Amino acid sequence: MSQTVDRALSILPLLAEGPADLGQVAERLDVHKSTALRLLRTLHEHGLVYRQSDQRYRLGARLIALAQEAMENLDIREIAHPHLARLNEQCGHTVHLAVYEENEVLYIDKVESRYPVRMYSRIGKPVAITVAGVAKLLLADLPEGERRVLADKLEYPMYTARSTPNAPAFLRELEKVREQGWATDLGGHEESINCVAAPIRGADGRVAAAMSVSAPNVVVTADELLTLLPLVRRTADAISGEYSGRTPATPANDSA
Amino acid sequence: MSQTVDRALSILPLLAEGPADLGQVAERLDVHKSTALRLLRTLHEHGLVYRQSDQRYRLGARLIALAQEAMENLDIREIAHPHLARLNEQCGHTVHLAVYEENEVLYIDKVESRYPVRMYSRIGKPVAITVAGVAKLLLADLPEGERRVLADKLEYPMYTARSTPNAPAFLRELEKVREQGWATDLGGHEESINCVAAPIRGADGRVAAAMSVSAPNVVVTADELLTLLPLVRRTADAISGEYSGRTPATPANDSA
DNA sequence: CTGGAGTGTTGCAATCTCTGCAACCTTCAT
DNA sequence: ATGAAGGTTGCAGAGATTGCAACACTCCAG
Repeated sequence: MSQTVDRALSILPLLAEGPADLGQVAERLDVHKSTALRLLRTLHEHGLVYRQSDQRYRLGARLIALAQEAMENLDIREIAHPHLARLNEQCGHTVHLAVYEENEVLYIDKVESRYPVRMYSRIGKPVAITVAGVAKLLLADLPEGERRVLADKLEYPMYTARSTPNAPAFLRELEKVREQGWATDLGGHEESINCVAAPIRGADGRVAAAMSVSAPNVVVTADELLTLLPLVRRTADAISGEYSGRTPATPANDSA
Repeated sequence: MSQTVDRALSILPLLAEGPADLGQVAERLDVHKSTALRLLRTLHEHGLVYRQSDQRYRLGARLIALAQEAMENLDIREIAHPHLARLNEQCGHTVHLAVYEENEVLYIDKVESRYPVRMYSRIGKPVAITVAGVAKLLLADLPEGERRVLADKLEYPMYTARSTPNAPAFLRELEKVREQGWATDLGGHEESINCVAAPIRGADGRVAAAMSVSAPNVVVTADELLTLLPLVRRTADAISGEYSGRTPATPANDSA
């Protein structure tokens, strides 16, 4: 909508791939070098890009600091964290919190497993949207139309043999998840990792976030993990209650 | 340098303080509402701002994802991490990695203490620049002129009675740190927390990053913590060697 | 139900900013 | 020394951006 800003912002994902010099930036933006220079300068003044010693540009520190503040402002994260930590204490496994935003699902909090075998994931990292339990829950709650459009736009990488293969299968899965009110990912992302997920709802009843407990097969079987479902759902409901303002913000109670 | 982009980018720190509506943004930018709207729209298209259900704008998820990628591209972080983890295994305390960039010092990695008492800090958070051991090391390596200018510009909050009080004291401290090649923070940021820090140097001999081990008084006294200095320095040197390309990237060796 | 205040949104013309060019500078390698 | 490669600057024209004013929408009170 604003050409100049549009171009400037396009530089950011470009640099996210790795450092680049002026010429490369200009070429990929398809603008004159001098134009790219001035855009980079402006980004630089705001600390969003940094010029390293070899004169190449990369993303700057302020970007990281901004993202930091952005996360701290997501109040659902603050509310949820103590609950997630308590759940982790009870079951010992990795606990994740994720939100949906503009065609992406993002982990916004994580409590590490207490077992030595941990799974790879990182706060801020986009989630494997077609297979993760939290992603299914968040997408299942979208309005029908939006859900279909999104499902069509997605790609369906076959991480494993049990990954969701295509849009129709995904939509069926979402329908199921929608009805049962919880979701799983049994080896759909990594062969040996399973997870159980439950939705967190806001005051309007819409799914505002989703949480999950994940563990590798070597620690607990899928069946054993499923026995945690009630606990996970109770935790999610407790967060929902607090987030929607129904429960006073006092922690440690999960009844009405 | 570019007015439009400048204005657009100014919105980000503004939203970092908390969600704001169109009117508030326009007012703080000192532009017409329609202008602010179009800038916000452009930011929105790039996912840097998000419009929440109450129509107010806040920072968006893509910002978090970008920052994530930015950090992963800092190769010093990748190189250092296994060393930091090993150090943490050996001593059990919190280990930090920080870099300097444009008048700021930022934590870019952290390995949590294994003791129950942990300190508050977060990756991506700017460091208390006038007191932290890592900050002293990074600033001490700046060219004399730059160092003085920066020291003058800084503020010197008295977090505790032992915080660095003013620019002259800070410059003296930097001089000392520069000569001895390591630094400490003994209760300068939080009364009960001490840390020992060592520099990581690149191929050109300049300080490229700094690392530290921190622990609260209740776990180890300052004197005990200081006994870790040789270990911390050895770790830092090992990272330096690998980062500057002297040591082959094989981990687990810290001799020549 | 109606009126009005508060916000967000769009079309338009004037203007001011941004763009691309070309020349210049710096650095590095031959 | 000489040339090449990349970075930087001044300038005039082109075109994007701006602020305005009018319009849409929601919410609330009467």
